[in-house]
Amino acid sequence: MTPMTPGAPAPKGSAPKGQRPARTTATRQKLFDASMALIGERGAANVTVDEIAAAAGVSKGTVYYNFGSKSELIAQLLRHGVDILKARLLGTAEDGTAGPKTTGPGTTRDPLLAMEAMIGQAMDFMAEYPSFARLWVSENWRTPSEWQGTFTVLRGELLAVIGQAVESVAKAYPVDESVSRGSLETAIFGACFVVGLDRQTYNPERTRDQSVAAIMAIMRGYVLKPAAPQE
Amino acid sequence: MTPMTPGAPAPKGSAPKGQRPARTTATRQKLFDASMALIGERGAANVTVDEIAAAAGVSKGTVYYNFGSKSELIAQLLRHGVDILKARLLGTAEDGTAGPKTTGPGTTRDPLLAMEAMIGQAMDFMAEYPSFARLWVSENWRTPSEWQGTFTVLRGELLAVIGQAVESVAKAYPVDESVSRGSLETAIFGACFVVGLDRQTYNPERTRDQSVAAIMAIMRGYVLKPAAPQE
DNA sequence: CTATTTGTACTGACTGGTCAGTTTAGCTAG
DNA sequence: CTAGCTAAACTGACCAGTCAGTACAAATAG
Repeated sequence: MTPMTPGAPAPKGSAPKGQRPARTTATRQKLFDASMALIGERGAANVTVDEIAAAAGVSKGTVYYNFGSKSELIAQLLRHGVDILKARLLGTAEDGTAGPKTTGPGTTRDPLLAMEAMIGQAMDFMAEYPSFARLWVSENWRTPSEWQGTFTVLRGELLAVIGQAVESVAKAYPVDESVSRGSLETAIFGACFVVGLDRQTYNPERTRDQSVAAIMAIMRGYVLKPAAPQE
Repeated sequence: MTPMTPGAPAPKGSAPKGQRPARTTATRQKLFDASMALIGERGAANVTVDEIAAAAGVSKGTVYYNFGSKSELIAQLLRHGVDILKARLLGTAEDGTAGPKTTGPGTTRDPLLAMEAMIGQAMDFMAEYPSFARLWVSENWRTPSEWQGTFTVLRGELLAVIGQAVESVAKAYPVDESVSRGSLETAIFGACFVVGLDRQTYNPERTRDQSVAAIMAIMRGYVLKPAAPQE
């Protein structure tokens, strides 16, 4: 479901004309789904290519035909997941809501509400693709990693989206300038992953909104006078 | 350095009389140091027991003599690290400061300052033992993991320490009761790891205090009227 | 004070299994 | 027709765990 296939249509020698990957797209999606589930559960190093192929219902050769190596499969899996996450985050940025708690028809565009909607989207993503979140936290921060470059790029893309939202807040409200913008974005970024994963793993009884509220505390602490918190 | 050896003095059949683990303690410490470094860098699954033994300057058999299995070595490594971290966090809780930014001789015991000191200690720990932090985020959240039980226990111990500090703040200040205590603790806990690791991996130019300030934004957002933020 | 025993800590070669990646010949959907 | 895929066997490196044996210190015996 939700086929996306980012930027690499042809596996090896690319056909110069238009894209004809009719079967290929389906095969890749199946491989993404299967490897996402397995790798998220047991870790990249503890899952074999044979298992992934079996779970996807294709043969081992197909994996190597499409991706060339286990390492490359995982790299593209990371890109794939980030594309989905980015699309969701940006989707909310367009109208500031997209959540179930719309404040009203005319009250959109408030940066703090947009921020809240975005974090809500992040929580939903973590709930829907917990395996991706686990893969991310497992392999990000590994210093000489095979996916070092991949992570640097993808992390930058995601932080840019968050940075945009923080920027909007900083323009609309007086904020605590003594807090470094970068550290703040990192804290929010990390908190989304960790709170989302913790909810999934240790505290399934926690609601989505509780998690969002906890992360939003960061923003309320960043903004100087939060205009009397709905008391 | 800093020998600790938590709770298991004798490996198999314990000598009933006095403890003579003179060599053993040193060996275990060497194995902890070596495996911490290697596993933190490349991940538990990508490090071999032979490598660990070689790095520690002992033979492979010694690893199995002392720990019985690779899995058990890692479990004890996790306990070891958490003991160190807990000791640091609790050390600050006793007098509320212990950081380089003591406010004065009589002004200690303010819960928010204590919180800040504690987060500072956490940042120092992440900087000193980045490999432990990496191991933690890599293997925590793995659903059917070999160390599931270990993580549940250790996570509980650490969250209890944070919970204590949050509790003190909630007693001394008016706080936003709509934010669930558990989610808040989780967010702080996670933010410490992630911000500390990100600093180590991607942003070494960020200072310790910037990181602390970003995480403290959570607390300032949790407290309702932060008494006019030093403007 | 010597000799023997005992138990602990450690050694390192070896085993049996696992797994990434390759190869090849053939099938099938578009 | 051919790009995409299958099925199965194979290679070669790699690695967790084992085990028979060594080193040495303290206890016990002669």
